[in-house]
Amino acid sequence: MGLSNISAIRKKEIVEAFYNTAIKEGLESTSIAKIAKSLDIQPSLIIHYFKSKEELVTALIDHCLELYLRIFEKAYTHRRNSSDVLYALVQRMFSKDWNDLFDDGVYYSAYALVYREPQVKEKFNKIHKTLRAKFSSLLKECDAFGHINCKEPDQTSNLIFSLLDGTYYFINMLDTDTEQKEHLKQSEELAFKILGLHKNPEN
Amino acid sequence: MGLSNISAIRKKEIVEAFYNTAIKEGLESTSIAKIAKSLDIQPSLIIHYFKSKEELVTALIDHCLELYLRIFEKAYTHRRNSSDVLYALVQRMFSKDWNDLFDDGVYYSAYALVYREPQVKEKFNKIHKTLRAKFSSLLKECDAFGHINCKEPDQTSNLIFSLLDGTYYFINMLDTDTEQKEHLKQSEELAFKILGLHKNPEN
DNA sequence: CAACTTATTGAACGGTTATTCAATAAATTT
DNA sequence: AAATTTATTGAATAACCGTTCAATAAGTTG
Repeated sequence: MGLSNISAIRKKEIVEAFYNTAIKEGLESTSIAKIAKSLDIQPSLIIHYFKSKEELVTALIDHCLELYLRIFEKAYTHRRNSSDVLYALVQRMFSKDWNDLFDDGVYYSAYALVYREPQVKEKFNKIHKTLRAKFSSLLKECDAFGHINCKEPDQTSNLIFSLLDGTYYFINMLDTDTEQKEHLKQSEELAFKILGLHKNPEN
Repeated sequence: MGLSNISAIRKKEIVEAFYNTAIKEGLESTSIAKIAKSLDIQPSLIIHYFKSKEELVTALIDHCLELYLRIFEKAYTHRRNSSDVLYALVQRMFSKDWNDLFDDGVYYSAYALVYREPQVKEKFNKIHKTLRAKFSSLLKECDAFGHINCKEPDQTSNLIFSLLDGTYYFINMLDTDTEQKEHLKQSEELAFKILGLHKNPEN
């Protein structure tokens, strides 16, 4: 394998240190020096692996979005049939611990870059379209099996995701767990209603 | 009035310069020196009005949120009856030019602070609850007049707003106007459906 | 006009930023 | 074992950061 392996490991190490520091101190105020200190290495070593800060930030965004993607993909659980998958998925997406799987602070700082950096915009675009397309496929399958009635799966997918994103956007401003859960419950109900699914767990 | 007037004007001037520079260069990379330069004054003068950068950022967030609030309040137009107000409002909220009234780049950078700074969280919380409460009142009024059937106006208000916020979150990743408008149209349709309003303009 | 308060300037401060570079240590290849 | 490539260090750079302070200009009040 050679050193290219060590190189890859170090790179990942650095990006993860960046991510963890950014969670605590904020994305924009995390400097190369701070990342280096947290790894007990010299700042110049970071520059050796990432030619510039910009490149490092790009790597962080990729890391963030991959985490984001994986969380969704893990939620597509194995079940007897597609409607059970859909049911469990929606239930999970609108659950409180779903929110805790991910640090939204860093994520939204990255998202803000969408408005200034076309490449970041492209990355976010791609990930979100991927997620929505996958969900749409599931809806299509459920419809084909007659489990739900959904003739416009792309549109429905988009609506569910918009509802989801908007709900998390809001509940993170709320103080209490109770309040957050209440809002999630209302949104989940609407989601089930849109899909024409009854909320009586059968798993 | 005295100089307190000039002081207030200068302060506003500085915050607006901050905002405009942040739109172009990003919130976090807008320094006091840059703001000063854009106003053709000395950095120390800014410190004279705002004791620290932190105080300045707080003022910017207040400015941002006030703009945000005002955009909504302007959309509550005078109409013959409350259902016309509601109809026009929803139509406006989900329109393309609604999105252009506001710079979301700076806004989302500020929003990201919600996750680290309790005071910022509190500010966002307050504004959003205010908006949702006002919309809820309108729903209640419409229901009272029998224009719509809405027995849980608070919940309905929250759902419409979540749908709205989530929709804008997503469409700002999209490249074309056509795409954006299509998504807005779908979300608007769902909003009208939730409210039990028919989409046949009568204004 | 004199006394006083505020507005504004401009220089200076120590600290941090990203980045460069030469030197050395370690690992890999020949 | 020698040669070469890569990893890592540590010092140095210039630019910028927020902030302080004394000096001066301008405006307000007595």
